[in-house]
Amino acid sequence: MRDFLNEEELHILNHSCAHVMAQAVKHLWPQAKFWVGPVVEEGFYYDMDLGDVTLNDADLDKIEKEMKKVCKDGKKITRHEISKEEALAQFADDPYKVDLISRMEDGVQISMYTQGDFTDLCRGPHVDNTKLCRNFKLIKHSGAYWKGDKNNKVLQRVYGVCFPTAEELEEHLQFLEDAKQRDHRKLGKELQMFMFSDTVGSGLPMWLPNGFTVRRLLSDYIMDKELQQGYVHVMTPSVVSTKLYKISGHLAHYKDDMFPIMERDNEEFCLRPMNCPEHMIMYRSRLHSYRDLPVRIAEIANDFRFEASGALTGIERSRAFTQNDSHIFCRPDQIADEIKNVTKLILDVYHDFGFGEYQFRLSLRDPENTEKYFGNDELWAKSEAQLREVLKEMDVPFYEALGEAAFYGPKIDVQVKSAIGHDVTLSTIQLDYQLPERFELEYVDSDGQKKRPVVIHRAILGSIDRFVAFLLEETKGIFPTWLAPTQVHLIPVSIEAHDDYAQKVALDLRKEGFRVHNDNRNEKLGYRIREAQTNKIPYSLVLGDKEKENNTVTYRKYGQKEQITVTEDEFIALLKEICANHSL
RNA sequence: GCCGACUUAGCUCAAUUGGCAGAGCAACUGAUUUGUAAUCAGUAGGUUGUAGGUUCGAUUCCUAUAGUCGGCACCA
Repeated sequence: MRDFLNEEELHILNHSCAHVMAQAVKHLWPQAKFWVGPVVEEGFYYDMDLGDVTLNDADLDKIEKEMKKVCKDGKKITRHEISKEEALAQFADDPYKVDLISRMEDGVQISMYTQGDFTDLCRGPHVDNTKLCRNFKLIKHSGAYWKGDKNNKVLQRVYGVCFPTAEELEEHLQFLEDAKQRDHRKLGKELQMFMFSDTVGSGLPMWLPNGFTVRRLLSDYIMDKELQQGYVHVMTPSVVSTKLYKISGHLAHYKDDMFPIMERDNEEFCLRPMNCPEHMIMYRSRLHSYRDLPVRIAEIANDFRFEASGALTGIERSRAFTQNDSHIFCRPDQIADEIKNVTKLILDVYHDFGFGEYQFRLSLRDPENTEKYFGNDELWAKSEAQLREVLKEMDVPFYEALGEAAFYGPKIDVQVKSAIGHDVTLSTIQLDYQLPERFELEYVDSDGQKKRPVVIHRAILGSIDRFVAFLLEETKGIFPTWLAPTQVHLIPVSIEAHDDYAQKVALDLRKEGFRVHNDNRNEKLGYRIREAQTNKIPYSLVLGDKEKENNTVTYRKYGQKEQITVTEDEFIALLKEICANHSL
């Protein structure tokens, strides 16, 4: 994937191409008014007000044709400057331009770019001739709220890409096509991991045997890691009284994102959108000494959030999901160490899975919009500084993002990019002074005084569902042996002569805990090998006369042509070693 | 939720202008008994997402609705 933002030549070219598109749109729809046309990670876009016109797919072709004409025309792109007053006068009948111009400093010169019959206000720079923009492709279109506010008018947004050469354009389009092949929804269906049904409901995944196996293994994997770090595991109900969320404050804040409230016998219940409050109640159920802290309560927890219909994305974003959640109750002096330990655990897990492309994000409060957050300014400043400090101390590269905090506190999020380009949070660490306050949590300190603990919320795999989605896309469905739903595909050469031996081998492998399929269908060997390959099963074992006689197996590792014959015991030892190390 | 598109057999996809809804794979039956990516033959499979409408006639045109997809907004 090319870096449209930071490759300077590409950036300028794409921005110039946005203007070519605007010119073409102006030709086709003279009433068009233009908002902004920036370069973004995936190329360029332009937001446009076309009056009553909403664009459809066919319109993209029309625009492309007109753009070709503009490029072929090869008009020079020229720059001139006018004063703010002149600009306001010139664009008096364009509310979008007036909005932009009036927010500029008084007295500045405003640059204008002209190409043929089209002039637009723009900071630039641009290439000097429209001809240079000819290797472009319009990728997609959509409605987009003006200034990103859903109360504003919906503008028409068209996305495109532009390259110096036709070859680079072709290469990029191929990359986009390949990414679609890795989409977890496609792979999940092909590999029979999970399914959805209209009858069950939108955004409510059902895990098929293959997918469930992976979930179970991931849960065990992470719980084992947590046990090593002193966590304890619990289980709490998915339906709770709304009293709980009134105390936590979630009901006031996030009712719209919860399933509708249920009422019976004058009591209200809800499907929990999270399990923090239950862990608070659990902590509060007994007295804690400062010596007991930190208390680390973890749960593989089913949660339910009524995600907007347009937000649903397979198991990456669904309405019923499972968090690998934990709440660490600690003394203020333990915060740094605990956050460090969690960060280490995240790095450790990512290392096991071979993830390389991720970014730590320090998610801060939006200083312009503080009323949506709980707590006072001082506390926010303190906790934001604490997280920043730990990241710096650990020498973990990170970037800061305003407005990404939870309403109860700042976060460290680990961001990854999905195959189709979604920026998603995989792991999260959140510092919370609010819930301990609201639930009146306490511990008895060394001086005999009752004090308030701090809570660290954290999820390593995030949601197991989303983790599987990411894993599918990262591995293209080729899971490491320890995680593969079926690890060994047995193929007796002749059913009549070798199935008994295959059944014995299957039994032996299963006794050792391996997941084995004995493919004793009446099909040609090649057919069954192909099946093992298309199902991405790590080991294909062929068993014939030779193997039966010597008590050996001939295996072929997925993706390799090489065939290796070893004794059955040797093969079992090999599998054991690979799985024990979580080898990739 | 908003803007746009899509929805045909279990899966992947065809069907000219509104004129008898097809193919490959999978399934099933039979033959074949196999040494590393598809053995051959046959059978069955459909209220074209759902509900209305226009028409002599609708997979095709219109309306509503559900789901999916691409963005936008949202993401505790």
